[in-house]
Formats: sequence, structure tokens, C-alpha cells
Amino acid sequence: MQVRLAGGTAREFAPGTRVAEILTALGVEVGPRGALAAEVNGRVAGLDATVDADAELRPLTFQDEAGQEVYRHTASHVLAQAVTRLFPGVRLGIGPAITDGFYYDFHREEPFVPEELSRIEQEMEAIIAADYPLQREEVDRDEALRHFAARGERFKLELIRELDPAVPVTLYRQGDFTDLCAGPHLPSTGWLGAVKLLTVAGAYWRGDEKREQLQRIYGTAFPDRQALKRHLEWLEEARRRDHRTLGKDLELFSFHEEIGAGLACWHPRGGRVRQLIEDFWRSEHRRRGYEILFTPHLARADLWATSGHLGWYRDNMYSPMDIDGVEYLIKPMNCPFHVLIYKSRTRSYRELPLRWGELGTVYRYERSGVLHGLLRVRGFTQDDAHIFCRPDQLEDEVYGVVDLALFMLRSFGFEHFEVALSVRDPQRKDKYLGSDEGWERAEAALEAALRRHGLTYRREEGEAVFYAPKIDIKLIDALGRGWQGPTVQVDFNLPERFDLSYTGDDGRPHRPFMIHRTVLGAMERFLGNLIEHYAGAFPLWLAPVQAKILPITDRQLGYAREVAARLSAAGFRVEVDERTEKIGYKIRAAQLEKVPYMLVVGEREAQGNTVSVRHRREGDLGVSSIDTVLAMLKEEAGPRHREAW
RNA sequence: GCUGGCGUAGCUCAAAGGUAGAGCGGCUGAUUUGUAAUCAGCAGGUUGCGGGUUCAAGUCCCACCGCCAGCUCCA
Repeated sequence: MQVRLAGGTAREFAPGTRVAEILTALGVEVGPRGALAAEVNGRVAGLDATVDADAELRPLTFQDEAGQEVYRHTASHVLAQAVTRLFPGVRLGIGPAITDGFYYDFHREEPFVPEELSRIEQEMEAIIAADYPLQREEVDRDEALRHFAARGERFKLELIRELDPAVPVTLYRQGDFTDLCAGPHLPSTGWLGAVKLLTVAGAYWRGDEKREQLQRIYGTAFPDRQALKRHLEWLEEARRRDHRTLGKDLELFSFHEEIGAGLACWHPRGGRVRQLIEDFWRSEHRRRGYEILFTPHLARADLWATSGHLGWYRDNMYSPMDIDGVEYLIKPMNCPFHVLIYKSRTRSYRELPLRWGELGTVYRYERSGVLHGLLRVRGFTQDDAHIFCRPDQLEDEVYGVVDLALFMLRSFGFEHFEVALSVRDPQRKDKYLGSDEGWERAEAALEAALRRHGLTYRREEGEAVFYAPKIDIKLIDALGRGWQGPTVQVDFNLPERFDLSYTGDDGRPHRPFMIHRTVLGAMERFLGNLIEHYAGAFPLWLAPVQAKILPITDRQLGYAREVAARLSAAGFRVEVDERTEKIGYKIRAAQLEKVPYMLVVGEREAQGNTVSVRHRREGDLGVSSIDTVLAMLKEEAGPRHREAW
């Protein structure tokens, strides 16, 4: 048979040759630092798998995502083996590899405590040192059932019963431990370099909260101590950037037990940043043909019945309040209000598209356990907008939204995105609202808009909500983490429920398309992301305080105030540190506040009408005239600098 | 909501059933200082809230509120 190395030449091998031998023969390094597994005709296979027919091989190392998965999956088996040894009564759940690590779910009456984690870790080291080979075995169902029944592994039994009966069950054996597993795995436990257990948390069996809760142990594994250390440092860096800590330290926002969970308060500093973002948002929307709306926070329950929210969104809505004997509900969304504005008079095809935006504050019930700083709250302001358009305008409108979204995000320093297109499940078209043609048109428009932007995206069939196909854009921050950002949905629900129409050039009523979109998501969440992205050190145009004037002695106070007044008149946000402290102290304080520029003024500067410029990252930049500093600040702040702050 | 952990001064953290403390921050005073912390003094607390056990509770028990790590869900 012919076996070709991806991108290389083909060679002849006897059928049944193992992947490891073929790779070695083709000059690929096989081992813990080389190939860990391989893709055989696009399918991940272990090194001990045999190749029986012509094939193309691509070696997988730890650098490949699939290689990491194999590596860490083996680590999860080692974890399970260690736990089984140390805690005989424990029952096994599942244990996959995940991004950056792995976990294994266990059933045990007593909780795992941190001291036990280090014991388990030691046992894992022993298992790695023992270098047990992992042996793949195919057995028939009954044998597999007998094996796990004998050990009381009821979760495994449940899994086996659900496996396709036509396919043999595979087990992986390593020393005294055998697990049900599809594999593939590393050839032996000794291939693992450095493992580390991180946390324990509860997890429902099969992700179903009605079922038993297991204990999930999270860990990670790397080829060597160095790489593990780098990863732990990365985790440390993420902790250092935590917006909850920075928000407190930099006095951006706060939460209060007295107010209630998930309800944020913006302090003056945070308020500045938020206002800057909102001002930028508004002017960019006006520039792109949007109008701005304002709508109330409450509406009668009837409205939410008409919109359908009482049917499918009630769990996220707060209890009704009685006003003069009529039920009112706090809004979880802005759309019904915008729809009513659309309906306030007849609409002509000539005035479409209508692009209506609102920074609308909505309230949604979130279960207490999911709240998380600004990233998950119960009251938040969406940068919402609805576009009403004709079918022939749909694609251009979606294109425009994606363009706006990318422009906005890039303005905030996000350069990398992951785009997903959620469409209908082609098998079950009946469970969706709206017409077949409508869906086809909408999905085509979304897809075409992404193509025109040259974006690579994942098409996810069956991921669309019942009333709308959508585009989701995830932004990737400075640490490589992904956050849900813009979404664009084509709504088939509201136009029907509110019987929206416009008069066409034929004089007859037509149903408009309604696009629901947000480009930042929610102000709270976006600010949270932004704080972490910049580690609290906002770029000049967004910094709540852009420059701090630091007089050397009290004698320069008057001059310092003059400098501040000049910068302030030019629209810059400045403060004078008037405390009687040494310059080092003031610099340190300004530095910790992450103020972009420190302008030191002493006797010399006061004489020469200059300032000594210090940048928070670059350090001392030397003496400049005030005009030079103003020009430099304007240049750096860029087009979004506002003269009239 | 569930599992586990936590809640002491504005912040970070001590006090292992026996008198609530430190550093930073704040205030006052002295110092008038040249690129990441000058010195001294003072103030600051119903130990998240409410019950209970005990001669005695920050510490033990119960309930609630909030926070943290996850599960599930989402902007």
C-alpha cells in the first residue's frame, strides 16, 4: 500500500504496519517531543494503530491542537487511575481533554479537599514514572458490561448501553486500571511530562442538573516543567487582569450587597470611560445612518404576551408589578418598543431601511450562581439596534452591521475574531418560525455578508434559535481568550406577531425583514472585557485620567494648575497631585493608577514654561514645551479625541 | 438554582472558645523634596445580617445575604 506524508512523498508499506513505524520510516521523530499521534486520512489515530490501505498521514505533536488533546486525555486517565488507587470506593464519570487541560468526573460521598489533590498529584507522578503502556482492546458489549458491572461503575454502564451496538466497545488498559474510551492515547504513561491539578468543582452527570452531581477535578499537562510554568504564569497574568479587582483598585465600578447581586454602580472614573465609549458609539452610528431611540423600562404584560416573550423568555423575566390593577413587567429586551415605534404609522418602501439604535437598559433574571463581576449581571445596557428593511436590502444591511461591528471592535484594540454562523437544522425545518424562503434568504444574506468581508467562519447547523438565524462574533483579547461580542439575527418572530408591514411600489403591503443586532454586546460586559484586555491601562483616548501634573514642591502648585488648565481647555482629562509628598511618591501613585502621562513640574519647568514628561510604560521622556505636549497628546489620542469634554 | 469554599478597618491579611491586631490607604503635623513608597501622631470595627450553644463566640451550630471556583445558562 502507498502511504504519503502530508505534503511529502509517498512510500510503499506492508498493510498492517503501525503508524509509529511508518512515521519513523518517513523520517518523522516519534516520541514525547515529536509525534504523539497522527491523522490518518484526516482521522486522529494513535501511534499503535495499524494502517491497512493507502493513506495520507499527518503527524501530530504537542503543537497541534489534536496532539494536545491526545496528550491531555491520557493525563486524565492517569488522574482517574490515581484516584481509583487512593480512593477505592470512587465511581468514574467521564474524563476528556479540554482547552488548556483536562478533567475527570468522580462520584464520591466526601468532597475532595486540596490536601488530597496534592496526594493524587503525587500518585500521578508515580504512575507516570512507572511508564505503563496504554493498551487498546476491542471487546463486545456484554464483556464490557460485565467488566464495569463487576466494579460497580454504574456511570460507565450507562455510557456503554448508549453506544452504537454495531461498533465494538474499546477499552484502554494501563497497569491496574482500565477505562472505557474511544481513544486514541499516548503509547505509555511515561510520555507525560509535567502534570498539575488545579481545582475541584461540582459537575452534573452528563451536564444535566436533574441528575447526580459529581466532583470534577481539573488539571493540566505539558511536555515539560518549563511549559507548565509558563502556563501557570499565564493564569497568574489573567488573575492580575481580573476586571473585578482592577475595577475596585481603579475606582471604576462597584457592587453592593445592599443594592442586590448583579447590579453594578459606575463610579466617576468608570463613568468617564463608559461615556467615552457611548459617545463614540453614538457618533459612529449617526455616521452610518442610524437614528437613536429612547424607550421605557417597563411595559404592560400584554405587550410581552404579544411579542411572545411571556411564552419563551419568562424564566428570565422578573415578576410582574401591579400598577392600577394592570400587570407591568420590567423589560428584558428593547425590541417590542422599537417595533411599536415602527408601527406608529404606515411605512413606505421608500423609507427603508430604518436603522434604529438604543443604549437600552434591560433586566434579566440570572441564577445566582452564574453572576460574575461585570461579565454576567442582572441589569445591563445593551448597545441594541433594529433594522427594518426590504428583502432586497437584507444582504447589504447585514454587511453594514458586520462592517460596523468590526470597525468598533478594532477601535478598541481587538484584532482577532472567531465568527460563527448559526443556521437551521436541515433535518428539522419544522421547529422554526417563518417561511422556508424567508430562512433561505436570511441565511444566504448572512453568509454572503461574511464572505464579502472575507471572514473565515464556522457554519453551525441547528444552532439557530427557533425564530432567527444569526452571526456571532467572538473577540479574542490580549491573552488569547475569547469573549462573546457582536451578534446579528434576522428575526422571523416579531414581524409576524406584530404584523409589521410596509407599502411596496406595487401599493400593496409587504412584510419587512427585521434585523436585531448588537456590536459591543452590553456596556457592562464590554467594559469588563476591555478592562481585562488592557489590564486596566486604557489607551490615551479612553483613559479616565489622561495626564497627572506632579509638582515637585508646593512652590510649583500655581504653575501646575496653569498647566492643568491649558490641557483641560484642549479637552484633556487631567488632575494635579497637590499633596505635599516627594516626587517619587506621586509618581508611584500615578503609576499605580495607570495614568498614561505624568507631567513633572519643578522650579526649572516653571521658569521655562515646560513640563518634564513621563510615560507610564516608557518612563522619563525629558522636558517639552506645553505646546509640544499638547500636540503629542492630540496625535496619540487620535480622531476620537474630544475637544469639548 | 446545585456542589465545594469564603465573608474581620477603604484594601491586603493576623487573632486556633478567654481584652479584635498589623501593613498599606485616610486625616493632622513636621519635612519642600527631581522620576515607583520621608518621618511622627491620630482616627478608623455591633467581626456580612439574624437566631442558637456556652460562664464566655470573630472562632462552634442553624437560617438568610453576598462573594469565589465550577456545573447549567447567556449580552
